[in-house]
Formats: sequence, structure tokens, C-alpha cells
Amino acid sequence: MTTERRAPLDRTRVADTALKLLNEVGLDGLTLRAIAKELDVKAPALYWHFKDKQALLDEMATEMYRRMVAGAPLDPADTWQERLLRSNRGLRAALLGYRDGAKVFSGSRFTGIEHAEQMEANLRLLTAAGFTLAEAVRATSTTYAYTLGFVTEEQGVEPVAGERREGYDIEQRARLMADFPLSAQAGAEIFTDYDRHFEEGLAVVIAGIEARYRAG
Amino acid sequence: MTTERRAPLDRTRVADTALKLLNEVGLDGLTLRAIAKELDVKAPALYWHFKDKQALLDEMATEMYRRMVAGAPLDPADTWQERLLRSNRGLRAALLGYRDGAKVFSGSRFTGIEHAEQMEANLRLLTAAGFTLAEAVRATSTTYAYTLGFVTEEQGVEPVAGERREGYDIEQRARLMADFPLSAQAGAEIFTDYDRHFEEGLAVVIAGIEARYRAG
DNA sequence: CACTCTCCTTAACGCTGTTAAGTCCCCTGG
DNA sequence: CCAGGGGACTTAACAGCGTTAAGGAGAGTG
Repeated sequence: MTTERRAPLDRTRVADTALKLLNEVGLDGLTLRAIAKELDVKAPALYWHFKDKQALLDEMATEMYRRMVAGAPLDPADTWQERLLRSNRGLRAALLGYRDGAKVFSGSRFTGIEHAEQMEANLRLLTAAGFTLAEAVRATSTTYAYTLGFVTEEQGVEPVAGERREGYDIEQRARLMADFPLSAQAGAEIFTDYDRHFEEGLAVVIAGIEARYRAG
Repeated sequence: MTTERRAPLDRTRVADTALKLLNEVGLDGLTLRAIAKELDVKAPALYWHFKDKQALLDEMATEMYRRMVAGAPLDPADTWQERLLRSNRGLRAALLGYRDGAKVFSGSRFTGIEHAEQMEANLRLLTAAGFTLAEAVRATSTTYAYTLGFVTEEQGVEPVAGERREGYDIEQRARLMADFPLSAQAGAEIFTDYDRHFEEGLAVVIAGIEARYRAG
């Protein structure tokens, strides 16, 4: 007689399962019924833990952020340049860790204020390096916007690493754009090698911060 | 006997109407039935013109791009810095012109190759200014990613200009973050004055391009 | 033993994107 | 002048969605 009752759910377990499922089915396929089935539960049960689906997505985004922080611990001895590099590489890696990660992330809001800890550490480091607070905020926000925009584009083409969405054949694109030779040639530079191009753009942004704020 | 028959629809009229409706109801409220009603037609009629809803969204994004180009004509005498400024200001303005504009835009793909014309002009100008093609692509892509990311964040807080989404009260946020003084203070710098902050970030990115590629 | 609280189920609602089938009108060829 | 054929739509329907209401089982407490 195995009448063991499943341990009751909690927000974290639901969000974890939803994140795992997200990678398998994508944002469109991430229905409450599918998540519930994965948890061996019926869909309305989720409403005990979340007031609606958006609240669950918010928790997922927060969990993504937690894993980002855990996965890329900050070195207090970083220069501000190293810190911005590390933070934004970590952010990109976190977003790329899930199918439609950037969409989920940018469409949601954090559920608590845990994220303030990392933010505080970064602002502290930057201001200590000579930035005013306003400059430090601009520096972090600008790199953040860049990274989010980059990964959004990236995942539009490669939903998960190595898996290419249809309609992005570079040679065919070049043929179509025969009348625009530079644009045609640019295809290879736009739709491949995202790792390198992300680094390049991030270095550009950081160089701009350096040039404009002359700190460090 | 007024038996005038309504002129048949076409893709453009549908996309135009959908864009107008988008501003009233937002992306969530933009259902095929609502669009159809606006056109005095039943929902399945739209399938005569578009193979599915995504194809309509693609056409809407393309139309947004057309209006962006029309609304911010390029001066061939621009320096490359001016060109990047103008292009990205134009892009932001175009995205801000519609509720959830950034989401619609970044979730869709252009239907033709019209956009290549503007791209070609920009790449031509940049390479003429001394950039290699790869650098020129990096320069435009990086600013593009920045702008897209920025507006995505911006519209998350202010769906349309002047209308603030709930949960973004700066004073309340500051109170919650009392333990993180820099972050608390940063709120005012993050969630207000988007026009100025966009310009600032854009200038940073362009300064970075200048610093790293030393063209112009 | 009764009560309450937690956590979940069953049933159902209105709405969504989408498909299949049928209808009306205009245009063209004989 | 009339038959036929497509273009552009309607009507009806389907499966699946997020969400709500009502109820029920089990644990803990008085």
C-alpha cells in the first residue's frame, strides 16, 4: 500500500519545472495545462500559488536572474571594465540558457528585491572607480540594453544554440539582395558567430563609456 | 438603391488598420476578430490575405519600418556619427509610435527586402568614411541592439508616452530598497526621462565605435 | 469529535487562432 | 447573352487557451 502523498507544490518548484519545460516547448507551448501535467497536477492548482500566468512568468524571470548571479560570481577586485564584461556575459549566458529566454525576461518583472544586491555591488564598484552615480547608472543601463537587444535578435534567429530558425539561409538572402551588394555581403557578418559579435559590441559599448566618462 | 460594395481588402489596408488598433488595445487585445470588426469583415476573411497571424504581424513590422524611413529621411551629407544618431532616433520614434511597438517589431520579420535600401545606404556611408564592411556592420548592429533593448525596457514601464504601468512608483521602490542606497537612489535615474537617457546611451555607443574603429 | 485551513480537483466559461465548406459577385470566353 | 470560373468573402465549427467557481480530501487544532 503505497499511499504516499506527493509533497505539496510551492512557487519555486513550479517555476523550476516551468523553466525546464520552456526549453522543450518554447514560450508558445508553455501552457498552464502542460506545466501542470509535468507537476502531476491539474491546471487550476497553479492558481493556488500564482495569481495568474504573468506572476508565474515573473517568478521564472526572477529564477533566471538568481541562476545568473549564482553562475557568474563577481570578483570584488574587478576593474569596472571587467565587471561590466562579466555581468553582461553572465546575463547573455543566462538568457541563452532558455529557449525564448530574452522574451520571457524582458516581458517580466522581478518578484522581489533580491536583484538589488547585485545592482548595488555594481554601482558601488563603479562609483568607487570615479563615476558619479548618474554615470554609473547610465553605464550599466546602456550595456544592459545592448545585451538584451542583442540576445533578443540572436534568439530570433537561433532559438537555442545550434538550432536555426527557418528563413535565415544566408546564401538565399544574398541572392535576393543582389541589388544591394554591401547588405548582401553583410549577411554573413550579421547572422553568424554570435559569440564573437557579442563580445565585439560589448567592447565597443565599454570603450564608449570609457571615452565619455573618463573614469578608471 | 445604394448597393455600393466595400472595396476589397488588401494586405496594406489590413496592416494599417491593425496598427491603428494596436495603439488602442495593445498587443494582447489585438485579436483577429477585433481587427476584422474594424474592417467590417469577419475574422476568417483575413486568412485570404495572410497565411496566419504572424504573417500579419510581419507585415505590420514592415509597415512600421516603412514609416520610419519616410518619417526620418537621410541626408547624404551626414557624417557617419550623424547618420547613426538619426537612424537610431528614427528607429526609437517609430517603435514608440505604437503601443508594444518594440515587442511587435522584435518578434517579427520583414516581408520583403525593402529594408535593404536603407541598410545599403548606411553601410555605404560608413565604409566610405573608412570603416571596413565588418566594422560598419558591427557599428550598425550594435547601435541597433542598443536601441531595441532600450525601447523594450522603456515600453515595459511606459506602454505609450505619458502612461505609466502600475508597479513603477519610484518612491515606493526607494522605500523597499532602503538597504541598498545606491540602487534606491538610482531609481529616479532609471525610470524617468527616457528621452535624455536614450540620447546619452546612444552617444556612449557612438563614442565607443569612434574609439575602437578610429574612422571618420 | 468538530472545525478550519491548506491544497487540490472537477466542471465550466468566454475567448483565441484556425480550418472547412459554402455563397455571392464580377469577369471572361463562346 | 449566357456559362463558367475564380476572387473575396461568410457561416459554422474545432481544439485549446487562461481563468473562475464550487467542492472535497486530509492534516492540524480546540
